[in-house]
Amino acid sequence: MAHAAGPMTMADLAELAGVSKITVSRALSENGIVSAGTREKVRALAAEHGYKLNVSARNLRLRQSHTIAVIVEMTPSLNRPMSDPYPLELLGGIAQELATVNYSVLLTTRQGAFAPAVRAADAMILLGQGAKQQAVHMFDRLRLPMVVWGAPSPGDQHVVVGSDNRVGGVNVAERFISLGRRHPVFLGDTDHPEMAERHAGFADFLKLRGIVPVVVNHKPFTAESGIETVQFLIREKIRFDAIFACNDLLAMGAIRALIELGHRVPEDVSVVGYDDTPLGAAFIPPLSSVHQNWHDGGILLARKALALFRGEPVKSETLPSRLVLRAT
Amino acid sequence: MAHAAGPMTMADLAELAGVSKITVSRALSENGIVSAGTREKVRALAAEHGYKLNVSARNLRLRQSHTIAVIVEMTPSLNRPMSDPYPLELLGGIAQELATVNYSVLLTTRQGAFAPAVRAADAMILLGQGAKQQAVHMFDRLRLPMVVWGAPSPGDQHVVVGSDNRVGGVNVAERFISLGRRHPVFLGDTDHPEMAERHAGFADFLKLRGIVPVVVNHKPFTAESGIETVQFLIREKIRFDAIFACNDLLAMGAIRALIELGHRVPEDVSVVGYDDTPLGAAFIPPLSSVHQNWHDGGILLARKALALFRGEPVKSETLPSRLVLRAT
DNA sequence: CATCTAACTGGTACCGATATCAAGACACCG
DNA sequence: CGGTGTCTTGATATCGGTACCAGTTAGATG
Repeated sequence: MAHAAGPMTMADLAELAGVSKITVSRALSENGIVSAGTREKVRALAAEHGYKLNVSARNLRLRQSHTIAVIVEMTPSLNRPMSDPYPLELLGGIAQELATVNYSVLLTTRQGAFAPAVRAADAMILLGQGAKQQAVHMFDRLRLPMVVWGAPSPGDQHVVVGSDNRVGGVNVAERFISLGRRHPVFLGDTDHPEMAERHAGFADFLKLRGIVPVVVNHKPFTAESGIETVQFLIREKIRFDAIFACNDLLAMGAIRALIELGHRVPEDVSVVGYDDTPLGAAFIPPLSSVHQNWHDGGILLARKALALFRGEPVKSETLPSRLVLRAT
Repeated sequence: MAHAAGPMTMADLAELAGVSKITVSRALSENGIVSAGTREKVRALAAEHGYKLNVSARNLRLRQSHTIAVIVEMTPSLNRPMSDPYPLELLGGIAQELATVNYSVLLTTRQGAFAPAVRAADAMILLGQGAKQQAVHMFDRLRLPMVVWGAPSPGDQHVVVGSDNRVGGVNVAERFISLGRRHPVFLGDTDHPEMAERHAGFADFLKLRGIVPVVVNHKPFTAESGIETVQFLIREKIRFDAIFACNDLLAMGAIRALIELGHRVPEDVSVVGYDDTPLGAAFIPPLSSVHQNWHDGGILLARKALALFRGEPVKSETLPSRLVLRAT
């Protein structure tokens, strides 16, 4: 290059190719109208000299960021232990989908969500709506198109993508009924929208058989809570022969407590978890659990975020989930 | 504003405040030299009208992106099951640290790492170096300052942050010796840099007692592999009384197989895992495991990436890890 | 051969911020 | 009262792309 100050620009490349920089721009862009010859020449030169497009300049000119902000809670908290695999799988789907359309993923926490870079995003994706949706409304003032992972509810202003928690609950209820269980327990937190759906499906199906499940709302969603719940049920002499736990950790804790207190799983008590974690599968006994397809969920989140930004009509959507039967 | 086309710019704000736009820039920036009066006036006006800085324009002018790219493998693979909690905790530390200095986290997969936005980053962080470091060298041609999570090795061109895998291995060896074990097994993959370190610490300490551990290299790092390993050891009539597994999943699989084959844990065989996952703690019996502090690791990764970008001298660093004793 | 159409290319102006340099205002000094 | 220094502000150019509109060329058509 003639003036090798800093990295190569389109102007440098244009000079090398003997064309104007707008022609370079067109040659490098996907849908620019240039003759095949110039396009190849410019592209070859660009590759040879390691030309990098200046993203800031393009975004400034185009008045868009080509970025989707993803807000995740990454600090371990009482309600969401770090072991949760779902954010990472969702992120994987999101990143994969956005990469194919040359979009970037800007990752941030709830605290960092008001930084200038986030405000400049084309849209945002919120992973985990949290109880009672306070979290969701926090971000309303960002004035960005928003897609949320979780369970939809009637008054939602935003688009929601999630797996079918209701059917998940129904499936577990069916399973318990088919095993002849008459005294099921629901273990989770009905304030949490997704778990509320699971409970609704579970309770509705049982109601058809004239059964009303015992509901134990217990946070955090850890093994300890599972243990304490079983201890509580037995101490209070509450009769039960099946437990539907809202995640695998709760389920494993419950099983552990049952076995230590001399009960057999699944002979005396059936237990089903949620999320189908590899660790549940490795548990003794191997845990039955409801599987969610997070990767596809991520893809869907990304597509809907883009569609919202483009002003296309977008509806909330629910992905199928399925009960994976193992020993319990 | 006089000309309300699109979002408000510094020029609009300047007009409102009756000053020039450069004065607005200075009033809004942290270290701009402006009189206290103008600063407050401009800031109040900016807040009132919801002014957003145009990040692209600033980055273009400043010739930097204020962005750190983080490359993570998010697709579940044979070698790294999705249940791994570490990427998310590391990300949490990174995001938290970068947010405090107004930097953004650009998340990408290995496949998406050559997108323009990534190339424009000020530095990059690679989570998980993978076996034999092919992965690391893939990214050399991005010509970005790079910090890698993993284990350092002599010829490294890049900065490495990781926990002290060697001491982790030593701690497990000490534990086995103190329990009187004489026939320990190492289960993992010595091609993997971090696991190689664990093995080195483990084997070195045992050597002082004249013991050479059996090494079983078995991928993927899942419960199934743990099961198969135990079946293999017993089938081949290899004598063993302790297993050091390189993650909790392997350890749990091994324990499961041992119990099913009629062995007692920990009476007949001691087992220690790695990563100290909540699920290991919830396992029956509760699993002993080596704990790593990922959150602090993330903070350190971020700081070193920034320091590299600024041209400051940066050295690789190792964080302490510790053995958490439970039932096994 | 003149005219027309289509395909390609370029000059210029911008996107919205900040660095540079210079100038105005004011206080203080001898 | 002129000179010197400090503090604050502004005019202008610039970062590296792309849109707009005009201009050029080649091939097709009457």
